[in-house]
Amino acid sequence: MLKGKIIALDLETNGLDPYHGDRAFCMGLKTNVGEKIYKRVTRESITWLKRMFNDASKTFVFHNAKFDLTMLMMEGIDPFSMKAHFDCTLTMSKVLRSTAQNHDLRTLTVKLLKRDPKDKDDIQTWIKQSTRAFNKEHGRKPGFNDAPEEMVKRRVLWDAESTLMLYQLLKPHVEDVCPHLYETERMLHLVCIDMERTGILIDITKAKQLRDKATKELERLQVDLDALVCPMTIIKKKKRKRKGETYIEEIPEEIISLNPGSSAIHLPAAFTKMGIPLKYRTESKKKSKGQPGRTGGGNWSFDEYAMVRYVSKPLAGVIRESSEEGWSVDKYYREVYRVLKKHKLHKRELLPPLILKHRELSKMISTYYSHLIDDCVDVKITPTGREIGVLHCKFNPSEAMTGRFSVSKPSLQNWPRLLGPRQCVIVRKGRRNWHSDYQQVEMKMFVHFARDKVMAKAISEDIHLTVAAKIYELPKKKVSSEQRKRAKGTNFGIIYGAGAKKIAETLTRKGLPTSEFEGKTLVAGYHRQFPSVRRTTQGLATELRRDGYIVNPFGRRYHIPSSLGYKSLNYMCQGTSADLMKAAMVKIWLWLRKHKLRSKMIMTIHDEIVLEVVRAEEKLVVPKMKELMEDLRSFFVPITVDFKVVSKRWSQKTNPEMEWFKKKVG
DNA sequence: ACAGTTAGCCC
DNA sequence: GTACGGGCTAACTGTC
Repeated sequence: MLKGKIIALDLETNGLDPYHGDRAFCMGLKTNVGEKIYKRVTRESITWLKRMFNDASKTFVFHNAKFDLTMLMMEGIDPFSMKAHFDCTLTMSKVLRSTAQNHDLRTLTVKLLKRDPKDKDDIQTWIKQSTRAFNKEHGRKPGFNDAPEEMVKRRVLWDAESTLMLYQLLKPHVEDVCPHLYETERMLHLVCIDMERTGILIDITKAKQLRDKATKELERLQVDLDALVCPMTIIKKKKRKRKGETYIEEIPEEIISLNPGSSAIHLPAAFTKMGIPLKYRTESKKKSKGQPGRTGGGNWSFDEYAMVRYVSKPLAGVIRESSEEGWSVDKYYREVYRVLKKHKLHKRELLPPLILKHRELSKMISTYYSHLIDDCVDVKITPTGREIGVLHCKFNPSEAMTGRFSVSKPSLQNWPRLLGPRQCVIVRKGRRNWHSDYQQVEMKMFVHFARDKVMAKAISEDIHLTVAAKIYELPKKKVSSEQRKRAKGTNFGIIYGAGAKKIAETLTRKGLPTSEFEGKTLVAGYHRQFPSVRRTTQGLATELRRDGYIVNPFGRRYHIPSSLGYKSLNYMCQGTSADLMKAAMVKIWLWLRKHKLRSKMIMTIHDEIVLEVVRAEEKLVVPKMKELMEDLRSFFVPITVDFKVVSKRWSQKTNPEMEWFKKKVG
């Protein structure tokens, strides 16, 4: 046994995905009394670790506890019943400075500890240098466990030592600044390990059916497109060098099949050939991760908004309606051809709608169906002959700068609400999935910060209608649906820090033409009616100028460069609702464990928590879920949740109609 | 192999 | 005088 009470532990693994076979192969430990141990992962070393994990006087420190604990779980160590305490330096760094771009061990160590990263980097250098030779000999790329052991040992010990040093540096700050927030984030490691382990049940047979159907439809689209534009000449550009001078050579090429995904080469050629003059260009985009500045832009644009402007009105209507209502491909096809015929449109008008549908279908296949089919594990055949499997997504509790969750490999949070993929998520036997979402939670946070009484009253009714009535100075009954939509756009625009111009532009893009002047009118009316909003924004700006950061009610700090001060309000609204939900997740998870219930938390989508509840536990779990989520009395407006229930497929989410639910939850 | 760009889905 | 927020993934494209 190690003598030190504080033990930094790092693992080296042969990959990052424990649910597809990646495993730890060695460990490095460094303690507060100077012990420094390197071990291979073996039965003996795991038993040795297990003993210390059961010692309540010890603290294990990780950099990303979720990862290392998951890997250890795969070796037979139960992270949920360990007696030792654990801490996580990654989490510490994130709660102290959510908005930093990078919290990885190397960056923090170099920046905060000024430590030479050579021992960490050597292994990557080795991999880069030996990839070719290794691949030739073994037929695969080298991983960390193929590197010389001396090198691996130096790296894992460097990691453990750095982790311990970061712990000693950051722990006092965390205790000082936001101990409760840190505790929530710390517990969230266990919640996520558990959610990832549980996974989502997938109907693979269904996914295959939907994929095959989409593939057939894709082929039909391809035939139509090729008949329309091919053969066609495209121009490929290649940089050439001659006599020290570089020049661009344009090589014409005859193609017989259009690639609708090639927006730089094929699409401009196709439009030109069909006699549609190119008109619209892409806008430059903001850089990601809160970086100032813009990037890209200026190329020919073929997104949906451009496409609806390339076709005549009736056809544009078909495109819009289809994407708003989630039409089937058959219906879309029928309508496109019907409208074309009815209005005697030129056949060139087929090009944009066919490309759009092609894009949608190939996205469905490659982003959604193929993962559902390929990434599932524990695949089984049900008695009825269906293939089902489990999908273990990765939950990242603090990947986003604001404190929001993200999900990856694959992401569960961006599945289309109207189209196929959600049909493939099914419920385990004897259970139902209860989705409970915070109603209008970001709006509520906004009202909380603004402390606006009119909005507070309206938030439990129809906030967008109320705001529309105020802006347009009309009785609610006289507000048109377009006015309400514009008010809604303004509400979100204000929270996102938009100006009048951008609000008008966004509304227009969404199919609700709005002039810049009207945008200005909207925003002016908004501030006239709700002066509290400007006060709130200015208050945050003052705080930011004074401290260099702003801090949300849970103690999370946002360091925002003054040039990006307009983001303050959004970070506060988004981040506070994220922290609210995280606190609820931990409370629910702990409660389920304390009462040894079999119901499981399986996912979260920003303002929504999903539990897979055993039927016999429903009357106990569902009301408690509501109670724990709504137990937040310190806000200016009541925080409430709404339930939906799923008994078979995620796509069939309904309002709960059970008597006990109406009586107990209401 | 890698980075930049576009596109499209979610809250 | 100013500005829509936060994510993930895939495909294409040109450069190293």
